[in-house]
Amino acid sequence: MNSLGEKIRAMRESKDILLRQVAAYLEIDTALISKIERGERRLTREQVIKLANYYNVTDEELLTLWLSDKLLDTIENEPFAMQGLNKAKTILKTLI
Amino acid sequence: MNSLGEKIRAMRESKDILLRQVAAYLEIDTALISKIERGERRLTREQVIKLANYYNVTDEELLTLWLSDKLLDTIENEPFAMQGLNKAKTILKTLI
DNA sequence: ATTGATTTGTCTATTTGTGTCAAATTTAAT
DNA sequence: ATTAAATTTGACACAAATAGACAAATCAAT
Repeated sequence: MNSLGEKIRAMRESKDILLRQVAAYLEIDTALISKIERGERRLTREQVIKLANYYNVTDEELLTLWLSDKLLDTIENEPFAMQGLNKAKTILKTLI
Repeated sequence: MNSLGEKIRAMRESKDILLRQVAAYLEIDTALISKIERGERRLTREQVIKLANYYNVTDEELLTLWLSDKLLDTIENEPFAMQGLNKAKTILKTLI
């Protein structure tokens, strides 16, 4: 699962920005941002926030996708994925 | 968050089993199962399944707690935890 | 006080994650 | 068709996280 990669690729292409330029902004190798957009690698939390600024969207939007990707990663191929998600949600509610 | 640790401790104590015995069954050090029950360490997926058999409960029950603990771990201290959970759930539904 | 059970702290090995670099491939312009 | 830039791929390096062992300390019940 790779919602965030697709999102940042779409935003980059809609603004006609090169991978090279995003890479420079994040101070990482171009190869790495390429892999990230295609879901082969993941952004760090700090990079997500930098990209939200770069593309003028809220932290919330990108961090939510980023978290969701991580969660889906954790439960992928798990037979009780939905049960786990529901239990986590129930417990989270009690913590707020 | 440590639902599974609490659960397996409760089951062990209700049956008057020693940490030493559970450790032997799982073929790990007693110190490790002690840490696991107190939430300092995590079980592997295989160990969860072995324990479900050991305590005569379903895989589903323990794997759900195990997954939920992992998910809560991922989102702890995240401001958009609930949003991430909801998005993951929505996407998961589309995958089924 | 002694013994058995549990916990705590430290250390090690393995795995996973983040990154680079060079080479290969794709895309676009001439 | 040729070339040049952009992107992708694969191999490697380093760092951080994880699973585990072991020894010593603490706790509980005689």
